[in-house]
This record gives sequence, C-alpha cells and structure tokens, in this order.
Amino acid sequence: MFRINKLTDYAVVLLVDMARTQRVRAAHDIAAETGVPVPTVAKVMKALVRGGLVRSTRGASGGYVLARPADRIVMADMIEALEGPIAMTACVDHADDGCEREGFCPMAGHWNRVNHAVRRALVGITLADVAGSCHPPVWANRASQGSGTSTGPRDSGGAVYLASE
Amino acid sequence: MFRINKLTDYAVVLLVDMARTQRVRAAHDIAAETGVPVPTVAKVMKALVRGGLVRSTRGASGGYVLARPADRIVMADMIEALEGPIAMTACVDHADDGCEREGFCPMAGHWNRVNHAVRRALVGITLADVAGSCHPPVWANRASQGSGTSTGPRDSGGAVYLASE
DNA sequence: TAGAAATGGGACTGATTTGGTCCCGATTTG
DNA sequence: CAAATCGGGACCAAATCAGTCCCATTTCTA
Repeated sequence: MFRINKLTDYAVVLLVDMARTQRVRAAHDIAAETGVPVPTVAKVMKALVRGGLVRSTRGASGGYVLARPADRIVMADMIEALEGPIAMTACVDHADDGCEREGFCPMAGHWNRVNHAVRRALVGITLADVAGSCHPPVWANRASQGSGTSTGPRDSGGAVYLASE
Repeated sequence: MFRINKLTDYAVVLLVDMARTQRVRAAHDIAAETGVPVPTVAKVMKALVRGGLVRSTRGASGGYVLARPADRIVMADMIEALEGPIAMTACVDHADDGCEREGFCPMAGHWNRVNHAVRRALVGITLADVAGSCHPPVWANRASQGSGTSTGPRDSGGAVYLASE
C-alpha cells in the first residue's frame, strides 16, 4: 500500500496533457491523445471537475480546460480530487468532531501530525513542475496500443504510463 | 485511499504496547492486553519480525520484544514493515533499475520526489514519540472486556483503537 | 527424553475496494 | 430540431484486504 489509485495516476496524466494544450477539448479527444480509454477519461474528469481543478463546458463543442494555471494546481489537489482528503487513518476523516475514543486512543494527535507533514510535501509540487520538465508527447502513439489492464504481480498493478508490466 | 492498512494500524498499537512493557511477551499476552484478536496479533508480529522491528524467541516462554529502543523505530519503519516500500506509484518500486518507459514517461522523476518527501515526513516521528506522550494504558481494561480470545466484536468495523469506520 | 508452549509460514475464505464500462437525462450549439 | 457533449449514477468483474486456521519447527521444563 501507500500507493495512489490507478485513477489518480490517470488523472495526473490527463492533467499534464491538458496543461500542454491550453484549450477546451472534449473527453474523447483527450482520450485519443493520451491513450486512456474514453469511459475512464470521463470518469476521471468528473472527479476533477468536482474537485475544481478543471472547468467543463457542456453541449456541442464543449469540453474541459484547466480551471486555473498549471502552476497553481498542486499534487495534493489532484490526489484529494480523486481520493478524498489526505488522511492516513479512518479516524482522521471526521477528526473535527472528535473520535469517540479520543480520550484513550494511544495515537491521538499523532496521525494528524503525519497527515500534515505528508500534505505539506504534496503541496510543494505543482502541475507545472510535472508538465514542464518533460519531453513532447511522444508517449501518445505508444499509449494507443496497449491501454489494457496489466494484471501482474502485486507491485506491478500500475497505470498505463507509470508502471511496468 | 491514501490510507494505511488496518493491519498497519494494529501494528502501531501493538508496538506502542510493547514499548511500554519492555520485556519478552507472548503473542496471546499482547493480544489480551490490547484487545486485538490473537490470530491477528500473530500475523502482524510476523511482519514486524520480518521487518526487523521486533525480535522473537521461539519455544516455551518465548515471545516478542522490540528489536531496538523505541526512539529508534520510526513511522516509516512500521509502515514499510507491513506494506512494503513507501512508493506512491508502482514504477517506483523498481525505480533503481529504471522503468523502461523512463524516456518518455511524463512523470519521470517526479513521483520519486514526492515519495522522498513523504518518507522524510514519516521518518520524523518515532515510536517513542507516540508511546511516550500518552496516557497510561487505560485502554487495557476496556479492551479485555470485549475481546475473549479469538472472537471479538469484529463487526464494529475498523481497528480496535484507531478507526471507527 | 517427552511434552507443553511458542513462533514461522502459508493456505484459505468472506468482505470490501477498485477499475472499467455503460446508460440515460440535461445542456448547449448550429 | 438534431447532434454533440457533459453529469450522475448503476453495475459487474477483478483485485485486494482482513481475519482465521493449520501444521511444522523450535525451545523450555519437568
């Protein structure tokens, strides 16, 4: 564990793509360019819109654009959009109203410390960082051939671009 | 996601307990004191031994002890013992020999940056920190009531101390 | 030496989560 | 009005996780 979801992985890839071509593009277009299956792109985009990272336009000639400049979108945003708040244990999810075992839970307060440290790290890297330092989209052609579900051994269950298989 | 496993959660609870009473204790003993089911304690302990955090003694009057002082066991150790290397995407697992897509992977290098930052945060908190700043084992009595030996109130969902769905 | 008490290493199963696809209503363009 | 597009779920298969159990091995003790 301690891995991000495959969908989150896709999200990053998609966002990088959008950061390059700054204009409204339909889901199927982005899908074609990145090699991610269309339905999956749609699913990821929904989450990104809900998370406020991407703006959508409906209707014919609609599509998606980044909601703000790439240097103002950070890793934490992307992960939170897809996976909810960054919280390493369940009890932190509703930390505000206080876990009922608070009084005697030996970990009280410590997970939060960890969470915040992790989050801080994740806020330090922007989409611009990721998209910028990078080769032209060579990977587009390569991707279109195999978007399959590589079901390998435990640690190879990765996404299209990042994992091996 | 971005959560640690329940088993890792247990591991921390168990380690805290061991940090308090620094002596060899059998799994069933630790189980009784923490309220974690015996088989689960056994499973977690196996991982902790493999990870080098805990030393085991076999045979009659055997059991487990911390392998080193509590202030030299850090969060990262605990998590890695239970969940393998801290790597947010699959490709980082074998990052050393280089992902074959390295040349064109848009994320090349960036996940590692994230991983290292996260790991750094996790190295900053020791077991002593967690075990020290904490109430006496009040939770022991609470635990002993509901947890016979192997069949406790398991349906309550979540780890005994930390979670709660 | 024999027996009891522990750990070690898996196998196994049910429950949960994740990944991926699809459908249909709402919205906009032309 | 028709075509194109997003929005929100429903749905299912596959993978993973949690929890239990079994048996071999090791060691202490009587």
